[in-house]
Amino acid sequence: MAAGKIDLRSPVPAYRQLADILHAQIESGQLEPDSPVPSETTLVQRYGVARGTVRRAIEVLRDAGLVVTVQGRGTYVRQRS
Amino acid sequence: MAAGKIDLRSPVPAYRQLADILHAQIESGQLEPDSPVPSETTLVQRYGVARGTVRRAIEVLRDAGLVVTVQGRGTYVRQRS
DNA sequence: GCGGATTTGTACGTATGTATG
DNA sequence: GCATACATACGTACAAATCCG
Repeated sequence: MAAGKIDLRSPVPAYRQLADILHAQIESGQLEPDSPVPSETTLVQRYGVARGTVRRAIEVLRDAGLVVTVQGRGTYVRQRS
Repeated sequence: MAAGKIDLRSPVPAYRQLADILHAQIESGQLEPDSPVPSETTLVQRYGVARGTVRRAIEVLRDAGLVVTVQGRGTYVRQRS
């Protein structure tokens, strides 16, 4: 899985790689329902990508219905249906 | 409607205003099905906003199923169902 | 098939605004 | 008021796909 590292030279876009990583963490329960996803700033530092890239990744998860974002608060893992 | 102008001081985001403008043009038939939406560069010049803003606006239309985008080709108005 | 022009895709960085706590 | 976190908007650079001569 190479979980945790992002390769900018990969044909898979960085935001996709990050979305996959977070997706896997949600699936595995490492990120629990109702708990917050790390803040954008934290993810920027942790994965060494720009904030825009982090936002794109989270957007993917949001579109997939996996997380919910609230301005000023954070992004949270959605309850499983 | 003030169709055609974008006000950066409005509480309505610029990308939303542009999406609404293009949406209206599609609805009115000014932009016909299967015909191309003006290129990002053209929209940048025409409305005086950044390319990122133009892309955000088109993304809204794409998510709404109003247009289809192909890399290297352009964005096209979808056939009405 | 090649090369250039055009157009969309990705990624970076920066600044400022808005909402929450 | 202040700190934190997300939202919007700008600009820049380069990659990838398409088109056309």
